[in-house]
Amino acid sequence: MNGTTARSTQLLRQINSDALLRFGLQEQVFTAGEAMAVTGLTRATVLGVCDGLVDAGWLEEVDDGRAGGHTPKGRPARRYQLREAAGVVVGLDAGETYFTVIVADLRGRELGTRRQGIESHALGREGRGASARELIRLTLQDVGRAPDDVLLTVVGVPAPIDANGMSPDGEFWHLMNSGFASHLHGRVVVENDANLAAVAERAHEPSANQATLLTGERFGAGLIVDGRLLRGPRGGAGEMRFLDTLTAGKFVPDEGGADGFGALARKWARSRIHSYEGETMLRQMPEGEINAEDVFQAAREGDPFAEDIIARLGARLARIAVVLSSLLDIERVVIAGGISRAIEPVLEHARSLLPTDTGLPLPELVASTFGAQVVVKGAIESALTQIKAEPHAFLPRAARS
Amino acid sequence: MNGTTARSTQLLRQINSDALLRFGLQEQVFTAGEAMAVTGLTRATVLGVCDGLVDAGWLEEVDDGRAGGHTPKGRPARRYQLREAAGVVVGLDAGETYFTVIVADLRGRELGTRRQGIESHALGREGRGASARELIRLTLQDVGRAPDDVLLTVVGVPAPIDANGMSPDGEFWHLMNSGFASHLHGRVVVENDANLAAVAERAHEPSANQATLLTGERFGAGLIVDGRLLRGPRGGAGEMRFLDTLTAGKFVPDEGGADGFGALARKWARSRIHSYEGETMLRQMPEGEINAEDVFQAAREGDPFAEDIIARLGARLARIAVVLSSLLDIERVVIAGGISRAIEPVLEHARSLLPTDTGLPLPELVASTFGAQVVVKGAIESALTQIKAEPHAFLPRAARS
DNA sequence: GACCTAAATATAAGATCCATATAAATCTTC
DNA sequence: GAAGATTTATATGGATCTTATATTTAGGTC
Repeated sequence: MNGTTARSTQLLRQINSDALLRFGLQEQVFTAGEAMAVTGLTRATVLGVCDGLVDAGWLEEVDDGRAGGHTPKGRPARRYQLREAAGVVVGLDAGETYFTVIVADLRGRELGTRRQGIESHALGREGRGASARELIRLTLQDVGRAPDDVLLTVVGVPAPIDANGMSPDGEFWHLMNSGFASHLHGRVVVENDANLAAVAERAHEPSANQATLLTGERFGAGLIVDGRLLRGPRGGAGEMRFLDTLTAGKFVPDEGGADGFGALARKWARSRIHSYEGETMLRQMPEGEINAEDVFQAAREGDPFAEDIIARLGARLARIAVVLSSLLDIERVVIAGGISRAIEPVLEHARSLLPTDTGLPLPELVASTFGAQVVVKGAIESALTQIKAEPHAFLPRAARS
Repeated sequence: MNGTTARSTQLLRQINSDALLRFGLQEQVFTAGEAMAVTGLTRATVLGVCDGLVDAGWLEEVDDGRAGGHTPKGRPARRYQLREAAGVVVGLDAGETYFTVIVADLRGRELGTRRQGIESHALGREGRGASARELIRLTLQDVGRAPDDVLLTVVGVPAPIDANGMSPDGEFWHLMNSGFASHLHGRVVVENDANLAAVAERAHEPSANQATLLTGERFGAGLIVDGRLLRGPRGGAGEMRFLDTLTAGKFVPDEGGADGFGALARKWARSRIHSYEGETMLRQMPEGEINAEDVFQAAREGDPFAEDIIARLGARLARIAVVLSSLLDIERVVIAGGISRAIEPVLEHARSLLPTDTGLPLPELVASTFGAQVVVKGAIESALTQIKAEPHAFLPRAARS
């Protein structure tokens, strides 16, 4: 009755049903004939399977007269489409200081979104979980959906996540990975935020080998090699601690592997502005109030102190790109996160530092176009991918009770 | 008739047949009852599928009276086993200076092996291809098999290999990847040698996240993350060029990313022995004749000059291990290749250099136990894995013509 | 030799898909 | 507006494969 364990005689039907539903998930509307071409099945079989999917609540027949009538002659084809009411997916970016929710339909169209500041350290795990539940509840309400409509919720957190959704020991990680599965309604998958950013970038530009660096306040990388997201037994794939270990010998205090470019720009600016001997407009503001945006802005205006920081970030990025390109044959490095809108000068400098004498193609360095929404977008994309991977594992909101 | 394109009605039979054959490939002999437990199918179905596999030439019924009679009561079960004559697999390590062949049966048991020195640069591509064919022919002859018995030949070469078996441009790589598919009989798969070494190590110690460094004369790494071998669009995953780029600033001439530990030990010894001021037994031999073995031997005997080289190798290995552990969450680093038998002192020194303050588990550093045979063993393992992945894509030597 | 047991076989039934034939719905043409 | 053309939907029979049940078979035990 539950469909998860199929008897062997019904296996074939399930395979065909999944294939057809997968087709339906990416098409607006489709006819049996189109499905026949894709699946290689007979018309009778396709229609039978579609019947089943309509009964299950996944599909609905669209009888729009001749609205999409692109068949000039012959009996009009029956046309099917994904049932709008079958369900929605929820993406949640559960960052340290902000939560962002998107509710999307099964084709990935955004239905509603909300964003809220979060005092994680004041709220604690419980508070983060409760806030997430409430924010999702409100967003669902905005778009007139019930919690039961949600087929899958994907949550992005700034912590390593293993295959079971768990993080390694560590106070910060324990706080970030707040046990959302028990707080939220229905099926929940927790994933590392940088990994979700990588999923978003892959959906946007389908390269099978690319790295996405999520680098605002914290730093994380989502690695996609041979079309697959790398994880590691403890979810540690994409950590960048090695950067500092390798520059060992000369001890560089401020370079934290966990710091994103935004944090580094701020820290470097604040700690070096005293020892800097030239002119800089940043000296006009109190040292404790210099932020990354100020540094980027000053650099745009030609301030040499700020430009030096940009150059140092570029050098850091170049080192990362060389390692990824060499070790993993990565073709494309995407800088994502809120900072991505201002990152172009850093990219330019990094490109100039890439070694050209290896004879091998250089990795492409680009800025994400998703801005601060990468992680949520990736969460939605990830949810849809999981549903497409095994549709029968998800039950649509019933059509007939 | 060819079985590659199955009609939908026969798909189920094929799925079950493959599952059963996969079971047969890993068991010595099995009864229908055991297969029922594994596949979940009915006895009638299992016996029907087995009939088909016997007809196809994959299995044979073993009627050994009660040789393995561990069923005291009831009618004795029919027992099946893989048909010895169904076929063999061939593994070829096509290195720069040596070829090694193993012919193995479908359970991975070595039937015969041969090894031969190869003057690659004198022979050229054609010569390498012809030598490979001849060496395989002889080994098959040794064990009384015909070329048609070979279901799959896997060739390991010291060059990056992409998903289509091609290498990037480069004279050396073009020479090494000698177009074996056209020279050898039957189905041929070409793979990077370090990747095959990694496959061998995974079969030996099944960790889903380990790196295998093939490091005698040349250097290459086979990376297994989340249980999968990484490749990259140009087969470049596992290249280690980055090591030198990262130590940039101070220019170190002798550290070539392409050099293995053996080559480095030799080069360092020869180039530094003049400037070394202390005593060293290596000075007793002509500078041009010092080899890696001499350095390792001297270090074992406490020679400080040799010990310093060991320490430098250890430091290099430690850096590699840190990067792999941090960036890919690698749990285990295996040093493989002919040099692995002597590498333990290097491992010891490298372990002492691993940072202990990260709070994360350190990667395990171990020496391979396969010695110079890693690559061939991996080739055999890879061939068996591919056959298990889709048995129906391979046709056994016919039982009845 | 009778009895017990577990496996093999035989038979009928259920599920699925395909091939073919037939009916239906729409457009075109006269 | 009716006939023809065209494409799709539906109905029917057949083939394949799996399952369930009943029956037979091959060994051992007493």
